[in-house]
Amino acid sequence: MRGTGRQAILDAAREEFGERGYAAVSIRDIARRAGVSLSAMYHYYTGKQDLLHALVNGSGQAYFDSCRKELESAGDDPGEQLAAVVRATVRYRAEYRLESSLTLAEWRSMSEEQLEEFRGRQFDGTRMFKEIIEDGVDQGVFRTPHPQDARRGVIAMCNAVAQWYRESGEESVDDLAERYVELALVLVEYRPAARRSRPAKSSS
Amino acid sequence: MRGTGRQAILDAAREEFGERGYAAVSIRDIARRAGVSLSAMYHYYTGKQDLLHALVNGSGQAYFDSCRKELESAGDDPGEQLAAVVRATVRYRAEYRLESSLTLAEWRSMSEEQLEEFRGRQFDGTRMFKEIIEDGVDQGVFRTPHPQDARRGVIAMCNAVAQWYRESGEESVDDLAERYVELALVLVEYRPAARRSRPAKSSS
DNA sequence: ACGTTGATGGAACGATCGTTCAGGCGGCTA
DNA sequence: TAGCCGCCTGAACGATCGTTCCATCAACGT
Repeated sequence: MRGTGRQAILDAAREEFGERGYAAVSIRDIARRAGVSLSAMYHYYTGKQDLLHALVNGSGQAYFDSCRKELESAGDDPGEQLAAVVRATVRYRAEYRLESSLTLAEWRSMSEEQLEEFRGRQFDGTRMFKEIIEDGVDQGVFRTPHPQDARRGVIAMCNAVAQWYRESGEESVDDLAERYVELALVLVEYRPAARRSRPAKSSS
Repeated sequence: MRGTGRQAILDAAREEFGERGYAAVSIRDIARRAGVSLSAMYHYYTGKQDLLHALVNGSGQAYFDSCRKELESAGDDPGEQLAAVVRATVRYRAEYRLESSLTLAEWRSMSEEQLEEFRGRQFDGTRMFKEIIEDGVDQGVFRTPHPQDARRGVIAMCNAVAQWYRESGEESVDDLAERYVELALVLVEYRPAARRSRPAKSSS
């Protein structure tokens, strides 16, 4: 019902796939939820895989755009940069939680080309965190002795938001994101750059 | 082939379900991988759901046993206790990674009763972390201002191990677990109780 | 009035799904 | 030798899957 044609079908697919998983959902379920017939679906989309592709890719680009925007307003400090990507990631996982849990849990169902595209994006995503954290460690503002595990931890923490967050909650997404920024900075053992008021110790 | 009858089927089911997901796998796939016929499966298990149940519950109890054992050798200090459950969780996620990713990603496919059982275990699991962390905050040894988010972060971090860990790696599970213990203690901002050997500084 | 086009519905296709059924084989007891 | 039983097989069932095909209907340019 909601919306018309193309959009109603995509909405229905997002909810069905997100709630019950790609393989468990039949396209008849989606058509029924969207309030259209089977053939109407095939008029707009070439098949079941196409629906999955449209969902995953439709929101995927939005994430990187959001990251880039947040990073632009961050300075050179790795702490600010990590805060930026954590903020963008948590916001994305909360606001696109159905697409997120779909992408995170059901990449197995993707076709070859879709999977390649997904792997590429995932690689770009982890590389972003990786470079920022390595910069921070090199500059001595991130003191964690385990940069790789800390990176995995931060990413896992942010991704998990999609699993439990419900928009009905009284708290705003922004507050949530800021708390996760704090946690991420604690995890990498962020110590702001040397203050001028004291002589900096030589490193090791 | 590997093993005989019952065990071969369970091994095949673990690998198929773990790699491709419950709904995407047909019981014919499992029978083929196990090297037995369709009917042989139905001789040992009552159906597809029964296989899922056997996998999830077979390893589920092992986790809590492991937690209890680790906790017994931990003292009263919440830091030691958190270290114990993180150690047990990471070990479990690494050693039973197929069962883990199956349980974490495909609880949607469970039957009503299985789901109830699973929810109960999940609740017990998070409560364990919750109580330890709240104890630590009350006693002042965990300084995190966000106990609830820190708890979610620690759990997400540990659970994510199942997604990337491969046993082929040259590093031991024990080393991995100890690093994650360190990270968890950092995340809750663990500050050990005042030492006797030196006069404690007043905070701030 | 006619033809074209986009959107939609209904029926059906072949394939595959989970499950069941009737029986065969080998070893055990009697 | 006969009978039972744990273990296993091949064939088949009805249901549902993703997909295709064809008819219909409204809108619009000519």
